Amino acid sequence: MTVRTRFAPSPTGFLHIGGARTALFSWAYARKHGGSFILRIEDTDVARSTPEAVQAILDGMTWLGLSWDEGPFYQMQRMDRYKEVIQQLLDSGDAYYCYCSKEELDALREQQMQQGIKPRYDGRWRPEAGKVLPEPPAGVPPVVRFKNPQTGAVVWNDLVKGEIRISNEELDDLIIARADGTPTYNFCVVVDDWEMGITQVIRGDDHVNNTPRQINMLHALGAQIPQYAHLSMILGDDGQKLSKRHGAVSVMQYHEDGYLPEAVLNYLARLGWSHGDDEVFSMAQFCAWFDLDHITPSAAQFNTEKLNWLNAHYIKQADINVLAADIQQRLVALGVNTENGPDLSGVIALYRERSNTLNDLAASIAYFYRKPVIDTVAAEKHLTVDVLPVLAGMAAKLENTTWTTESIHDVIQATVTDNGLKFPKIAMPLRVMVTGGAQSPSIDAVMALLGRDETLSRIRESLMASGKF
RNA sequence: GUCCCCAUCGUCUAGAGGCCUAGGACACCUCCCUUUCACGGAGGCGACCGGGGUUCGAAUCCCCGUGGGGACGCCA
Repeated sequence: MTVRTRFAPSPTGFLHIGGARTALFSWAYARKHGGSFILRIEDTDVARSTPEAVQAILDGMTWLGLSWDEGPFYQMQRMDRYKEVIQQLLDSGDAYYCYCSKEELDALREQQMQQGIKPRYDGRWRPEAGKVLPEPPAGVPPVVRFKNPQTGAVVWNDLVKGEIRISNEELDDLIIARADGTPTYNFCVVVDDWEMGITQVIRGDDHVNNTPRQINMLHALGAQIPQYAHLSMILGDDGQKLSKRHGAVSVMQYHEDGYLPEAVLNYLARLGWSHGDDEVFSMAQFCAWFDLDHITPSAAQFNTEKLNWLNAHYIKQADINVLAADIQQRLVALGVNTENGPDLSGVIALYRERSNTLNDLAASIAYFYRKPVIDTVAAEKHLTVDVLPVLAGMAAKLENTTWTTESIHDVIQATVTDNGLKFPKIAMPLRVMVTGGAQSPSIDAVMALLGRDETLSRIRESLMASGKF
């Protein structure tokens, strides 16, 4: 049978890291087996779903490159079909009307909690052979409940957690249509997974408890039962659960923060799944390797430092032109104009091995395009009165030097030798004057890229500011 | 409370009864490289939740604890 997987987010917020991993695994499984990956938007909660959230999810998927083969399907556009199936269940006796008010239900739930038993619907409107149902109250629009089996158990072999068995006695008759006639989540999922021919349902393990209900409904509809794979959750960096108000961030935030999609993808792939000792691999490799057998059943804690390491790796590997285009935009965002400065690709080549994120990279090269703010601590340490005259002399020599890394290096070396100094004694003050700080790539290479005029202008400005010249 | 799930270095993980003196990666520490900081290279520190079984042999299988998490909506 052809593999068909789906990602089915509800558009009540952005695509966060947990959702992204679920989508990634679902996508990879379909790719691995030459199947189809379907995107379905579960927007039946009209009150909380927004078009902005739909767009945010689409944006996140697109940025990560998780392309879908079918969809996006919107459940709100399938209302007619859901209502048909509800009617079908009503007709077959697998569903029934329930006239309980929310207040009644709340009271029941509270009472059961107090008694220490699992809160569930007591079946007061459930039709039973020989049972006399109450008279439907006038003017109360009923909900529709699914008539769940009361005996036996639902058992399935979860592809990540193994066999799970839940007794039907634990389940109650869930509402499949609200009083206003709109179908609820558990029901729509069933109809869609069935009619879209989903073969493997890969989703978060907060759905484990919904699975037996869904299987029972699938049975009532005579549908084939898909396989289920329940992924454990991802915890925040601090080990705490991710939630709207704590730690959950949009995948697009990673984009903004300067992470490459390759890095995020590679990181997510290794969070809860493994292929021996392999750590760094492409998505093509991942799709070829991916399987459900090597997914960890336990929750995983997000680790930004490891993501940083991977991101640094992918920055080193990235196509320089792609990098330049991206960095260009980030510099603009920093208010830096690159038009009159050195070639961006050359500067990036010098800095790509020293940055964890694209934002770090952009920020650290800004001084090539605008005067740096001189770090006072570094200046105090390195711009000492004894070397300033030496630097002034060297600046004059630089005036007529061929402007290449090698020639510049030779001039610095000559200055060092002539004055009986150590190389850093000259390189460090130069670094502070030219870059503003005490850390940079080889100072000769930096100067070569910066250009003679700008370099000398910065050196002279520093000398003047020292008040000695 | 009831049901369900989970448990290897700080973190992500390898591990399918002997290959385990428990491997790799991130982080951390040391050294090397060096023109500073990084990068890179070489080392180091560091874990099988506890207790019972089963077995010649258990990180691995079973049971019980303990600890964590999830679910119990006219949310998804």
